[in-house]
Amino acid sequence: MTRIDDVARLAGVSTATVSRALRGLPTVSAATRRRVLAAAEQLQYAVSPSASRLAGGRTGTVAVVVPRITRWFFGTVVEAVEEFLQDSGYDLLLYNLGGREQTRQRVLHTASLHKRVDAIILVATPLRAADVHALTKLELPGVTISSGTKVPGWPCVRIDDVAAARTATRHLLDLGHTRIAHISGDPDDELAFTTHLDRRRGYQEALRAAGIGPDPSLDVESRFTIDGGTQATAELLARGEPPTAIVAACDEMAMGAITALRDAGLRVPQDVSVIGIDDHDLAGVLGLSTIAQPAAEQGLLAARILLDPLGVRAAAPHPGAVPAPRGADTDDRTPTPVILPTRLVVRESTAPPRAH
Amino acid sequence: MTRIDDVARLAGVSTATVSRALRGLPTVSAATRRRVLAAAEQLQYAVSPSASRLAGGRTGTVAVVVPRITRWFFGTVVEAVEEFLQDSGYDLLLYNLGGREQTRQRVLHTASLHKRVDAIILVATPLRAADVHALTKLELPGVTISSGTKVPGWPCVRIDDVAAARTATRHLLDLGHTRIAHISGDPDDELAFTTHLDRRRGYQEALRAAGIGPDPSLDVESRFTIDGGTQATAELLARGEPPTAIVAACDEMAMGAITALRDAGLRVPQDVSVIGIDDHDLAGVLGLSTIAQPAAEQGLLAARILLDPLGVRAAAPHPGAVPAPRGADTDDRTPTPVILPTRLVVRESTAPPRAH
DNA sequence: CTGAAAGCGCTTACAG
DNA sequence: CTGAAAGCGCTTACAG
Repeated sequence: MTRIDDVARLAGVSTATVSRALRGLPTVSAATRRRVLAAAEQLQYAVSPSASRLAGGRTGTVAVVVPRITRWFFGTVVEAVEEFLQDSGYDLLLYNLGGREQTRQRVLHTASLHKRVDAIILVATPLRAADVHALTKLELPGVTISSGTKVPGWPCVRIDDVAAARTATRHLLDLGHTRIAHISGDPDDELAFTTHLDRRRGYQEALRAAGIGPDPSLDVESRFTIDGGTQATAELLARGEPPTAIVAACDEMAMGAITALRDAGLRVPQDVSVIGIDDHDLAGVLGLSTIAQPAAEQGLLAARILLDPLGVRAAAPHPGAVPAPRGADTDDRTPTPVILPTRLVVRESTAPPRAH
Repeated sequence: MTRIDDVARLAGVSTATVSRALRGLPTVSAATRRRVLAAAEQLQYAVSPSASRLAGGRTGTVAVVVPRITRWFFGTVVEAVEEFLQDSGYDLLLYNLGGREQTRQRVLHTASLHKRVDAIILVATPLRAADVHALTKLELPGVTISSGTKVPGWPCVRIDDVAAARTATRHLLDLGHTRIAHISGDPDDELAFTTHLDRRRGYQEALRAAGIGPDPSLDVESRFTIDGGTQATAELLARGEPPTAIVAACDEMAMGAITALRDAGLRVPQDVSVIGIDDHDLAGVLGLSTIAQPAAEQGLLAARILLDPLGVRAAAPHPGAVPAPRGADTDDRTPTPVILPTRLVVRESTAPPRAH
């Protein structure tokens, strides 16, 4: 492969000048830059990332950590992040924790990330105190997405989960429901993942505001997945008289609920209304009413916050020219979370209760 | 950060020995290795990937290229690949092409990949002749997944798309359908993506084997997505008497078809049966009959083929110890594709036609 | 089994 | 605006 010396020789300049010209540094004359670019083009030169990183101390790489890339929210976030990083000349190193403790340890507790990436985007990854400590020690800039994940000093992009659940519940109240159940993620989870706790709070707040005391027998915990929704709903139905409506903590649980209701011979929404939170790709196909949250926007914004602390998005004149990421020491205080708006989307899964 | 010299000093050996011990090379005495590991542990040493890559010539990184990580098949494949790579000590660089031509160019036509990764996994990425040429010139080992993507010398993992569509169609024929429509991806796509062509062939073969000539007015092309399925079905219905059954080229198109049928006041399966291909996560929720294909297995197998050419899966005794990937020059001929089995899954979206 | 030394291919002060 | 030289932190023959 051609190296920087080859380009330097062909262009008749030093390797230092080639390096500067290719990275778009201002201290190169236009004529020289032209010659260097032409030579690089002619030789099909591409800088060696390893050498560049070792010499320059920056990796041009961002780690993106998600629980499960196959879930709607995380896939959508990663897609948006990837596009922004790609356009900014950054590489994206993907870590899909997938519930594997060993992977968690390797990603969060090894110095390996420190020398591997310039910055981290942590999506809805529950953190123990020790995890937070380890991440802080990395002294890398980072951004978290979702309320469940907080690292001191890192900006956070998220929605207002309490409000989202409140709106979902109020929609059912407005339709005339009073026996409203709630199915949600498992708080026995040893990890401090708070998203479903916030959503439960919103559900309860809306009920109380309507003068209805939350009924514990209508609040079932299960996993935050389709199967979790199915199981929670089955459990709910086993407890006796079914509710007339269900608030699911996410669309995937809502889909599971729909399945369980259908299997039990109950019609949605005639017998039971169901509302989720997310606006999953398939919510429309299922006719699912939901609270839409902007997943791609959260990813995009997180990436932007990470790379453009000054609002300046550097153009990448050549592969290898990369803007510096937000410095870890820019600000020691944890920034105020950026909260994106949610929106009620009414489809066919919610209707007035029959007695109404 | 601690460097290799720090470890060497603490362990009382040379940096060369530290390097060997940490990577698990056999030419180190047990006692020395113990001391080195203890020193590394004590200093929380992690090797610098940049330095290691520059000196060693290997990156310990695999590029995974997918069209859209948010689609079921690609997300599932990436998740499986990520787990295997992670366990093997490899980093995963994600490229989500997302229909962006600029990204295609950068990924496929820059030498940048060459110096950035040791190997490539290309998932269902349509390739022009120039793309194939560029990839071949990289002289990197690679594996493709899905029939639409072929690179000379690279193994391919896929299903038999013709057979899958044939089985789907035969299922409908067995139920007594004869007016069977087909909705599929767009062949006007300038890229040589053949998956939907193969599936159309299977559809036609099954009809012909049943003595039915394929009716072009029952074969509609659209995009390979939910919306594509909706549009194709709407178009189909606009053409006149509806079919009694639809074979969709993938589950996402089938879901779109179900939406369109519902919107047109037609019931599934009473008025129209629908079958897909994939066994998407949500196929069960929708009661969609389909031909299941093993997505995670294809990803896992591709990763394994790439990293374990000799069936030897090297353990990674320390982060940084990484088995050598399959050499590009191991075999100049293109290996026989590995074809994984598919399976008919009958749910509620298919039934005998009403007249039957 | 171990070490001294060269070298991987860049970037970055420093000097001009 | 440009160049000579040092240095980034490892791995790899080579020698013993």
